[in-house]
Amino acid sequence: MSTKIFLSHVKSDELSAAAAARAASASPPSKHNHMTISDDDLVSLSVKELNRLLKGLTRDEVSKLKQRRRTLKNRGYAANCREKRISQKEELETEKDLLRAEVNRLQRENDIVKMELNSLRSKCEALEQFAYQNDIRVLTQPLVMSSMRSSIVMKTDPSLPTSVKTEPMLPTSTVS
Amino acid sequence: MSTKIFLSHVKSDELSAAAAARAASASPPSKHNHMTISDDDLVSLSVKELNRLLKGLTRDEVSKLKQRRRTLKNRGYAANCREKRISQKEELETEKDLLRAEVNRLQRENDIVKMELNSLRSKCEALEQFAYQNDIRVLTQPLVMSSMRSSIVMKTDPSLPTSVKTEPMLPTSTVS
DNA sequence: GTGATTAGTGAGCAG
DNA sequence: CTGCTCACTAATCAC
Repeated sequence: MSTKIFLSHVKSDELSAAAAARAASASPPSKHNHMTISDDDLVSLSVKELNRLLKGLTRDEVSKLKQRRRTLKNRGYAANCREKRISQKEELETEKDLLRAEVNRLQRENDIVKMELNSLRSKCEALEQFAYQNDIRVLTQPLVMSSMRSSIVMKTDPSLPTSVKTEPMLPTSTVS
Repeated sequence: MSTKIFLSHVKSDELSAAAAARAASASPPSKHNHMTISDDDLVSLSVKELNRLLKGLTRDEVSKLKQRRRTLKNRGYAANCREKRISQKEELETEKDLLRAEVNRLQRENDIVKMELNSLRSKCEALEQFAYQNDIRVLTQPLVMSSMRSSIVMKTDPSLPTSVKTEPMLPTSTVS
């Protein structure tokens, strides 16, 4: 039974109606504050301030004005709700992007470390192969933690090659 | 200027009005199909089927019925829209969870591989240290790709220890 | 009473 | 015309 039309882009019908009525009756605006409150004022005023302005008004007028205030408030709440909804969605997408970037970063890091591991494995195997082919017997203790350094125990005849110290000893390698 | 009230839980006002009128006039329902279409039928019928039922109706009645159809359709569209919105949100959250799980998986894998790398590094250093302390000079070729195996080149006097082949050669190590 | 949320509504756009 | 989305509204709920 509502005679109120949907107010898309029609910010204040009652305000316009009141303004028209005021213009028609030619009465000064100061006689009554009768419906001359703008939407912005109506929503921003506190209840006490509003009541002060509503002293000499009909019960029905007050009720209508309160309802208009409520409607205007609701309009703002709905806008808030919509804004919150889209910001939450954007937040989700941002978090998703960050996680995706983190996945890529870890993936790359993983690939690099695995390559290093393979290289080092090859190097280690080569050293062991060299030792095997030359009957050098080496025993490394079990490696438990990465921080624990393995030690080497000579198990073979101590009379090993101890001569020709001519070149830098360590293998040339791209790893480490 | 719309006299239509908001139809929350009042599924069909015109239908009810038509039914009331039909009961009051005591005319058989077969005389006119006058507004006896249910909401469900009205939305589901195709335009052609609907037009067939609208043959003997006033221009205004047809217009009203079409508008009611449009409104009912809109109601469904709005429901769709909301459902779609929440399903999209759920989809985002699911994707986020999957990515988070992937991050954790990669993190763990990374830690493991790094530990392996450190262990192997220690082992390798120990082997090199052993070689250095015993004046065994070994040269491994640069390692470029993980699939490329390093080869070993003897750079020292070939007269190396080639005796005492008594025990298994390879070092005992937890790292493969 | 205030604020948030939901379903229904018309406006308005795209296909 | 169909379907979708937006802003607005009333209803409803929680505090």
